[in-house]
Amino acid sequence: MHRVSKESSISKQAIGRFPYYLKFLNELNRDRHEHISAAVIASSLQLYEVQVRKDLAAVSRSAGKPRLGFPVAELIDDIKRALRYDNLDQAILVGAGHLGKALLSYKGFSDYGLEIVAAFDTAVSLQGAEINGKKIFPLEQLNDFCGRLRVKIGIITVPSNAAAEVCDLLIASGILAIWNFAQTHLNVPEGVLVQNENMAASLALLSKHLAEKT
Amino acid sequence: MHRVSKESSISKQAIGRFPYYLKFLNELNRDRHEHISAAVIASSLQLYEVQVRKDLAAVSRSAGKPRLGFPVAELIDDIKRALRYDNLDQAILVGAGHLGKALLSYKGFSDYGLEIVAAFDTAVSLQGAEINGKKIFPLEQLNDFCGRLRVKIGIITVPSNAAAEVCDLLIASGILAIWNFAQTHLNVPEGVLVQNENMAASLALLSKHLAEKT
DNA sequence: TAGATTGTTAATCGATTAACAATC
DNA sequence: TAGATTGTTAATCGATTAACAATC
Repeated sequence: MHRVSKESSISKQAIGRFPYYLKFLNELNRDRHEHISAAVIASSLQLYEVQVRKDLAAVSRSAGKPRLGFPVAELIDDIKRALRYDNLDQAILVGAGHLGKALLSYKGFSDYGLEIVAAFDTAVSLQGAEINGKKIFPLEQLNDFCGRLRVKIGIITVPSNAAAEVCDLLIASGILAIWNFAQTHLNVPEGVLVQNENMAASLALLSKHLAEKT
Repeated sequence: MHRVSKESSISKQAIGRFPYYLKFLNELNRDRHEHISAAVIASSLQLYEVQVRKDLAAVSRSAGKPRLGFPVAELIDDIKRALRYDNLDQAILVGAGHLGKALLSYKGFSDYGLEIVAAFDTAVSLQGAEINGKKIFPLEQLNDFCGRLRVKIGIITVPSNAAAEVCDLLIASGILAIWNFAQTHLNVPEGVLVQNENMAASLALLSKHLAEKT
């Protein structure tokens, strides 16, 4: 039952499930539970046992023990490592509107390995202001800032008609991963990842469900 | 080439792509383009031609014409109908913190068929306030409010430790579809849809990409 | 007509689920 | 030991991609 965990073999879908595992395990840990079985996790999160077993097998370094299950604390570490929550990545945010401000204000990102270090906006009225300790700079300073601090993650929270332009600017500034909240397809060179937060799709799914129910 | 569009045959993945099609088509429409081919859409959005053809075939009522492609205006209508953007659903939001306020302030949801009609929060300091014309009520009034207005969509933007409780309250109030921004698995009865906005997963994917690049 | 473009059927791929063997 | 629980191999399912026939 010895295995080398092949982290790159974790599917995208599975990565979406791990944050839920982690939250559940953290609660167990707080309550001083020492071991947990895949069956219990599965029934709590309404998943199939096999899926949980497979997911856990993909990240856990020491295999689970028959009759006992997995040691909770160790599993937490393994998941955090797999999701890279243990190393903090710096990010900059472009567009300090309502959503941008909300993200700047959110204190929880450090738990997920993200630290927003600064924001950029074209609106003069916002420049120089600070939100949650993060300063807002003119957009012109983005390139220089990212270059000096070697920031590799950019968050786009500008109106969708400005997103493409901002994207180009981020690429030119050496950004390698973009978290895009604008409802626009972004064209990026190979090697750059765009992660779209596609809220329009979520809304369509909600609305569709409702239409079928009533 | 006659077909009845079977809307329920649209895959979840495809639903995620339609908002991007729609945005692109709206731009064409503004520029007075009358027809468009799947090939052009595909190359603009970096997708495969076949996929676009299949997606469009799933929603478009009148088939596209060889040599010409699809009529832009008609396609826009078909997509809007498929995504139910044409009928406005009412929603209430629970948790008027930073993110909740940002969503309340966003003017664009009506384009996606959603109207947030009110917000609820336990914080007395927020109650009675108005954001973007939407009033914030005490949480105790949620049940009555949803019952009277027959609201069927609930948005959860409370801290994750409060999410489960809020979810139960929403269910008890007759909510049938939940848009969940908290990083918590929600247990709901059959027939109720939970659409999770899983930002932790997005962050993990960004971070993972970065780790592999450097 | 020739060719661009469509829609569809079949093949492939990735992820989930089922069946089962291994083990503390 | 018996049985709970694990990890893995095979079957299924859903979505994408390839190949191709239909048509304006």
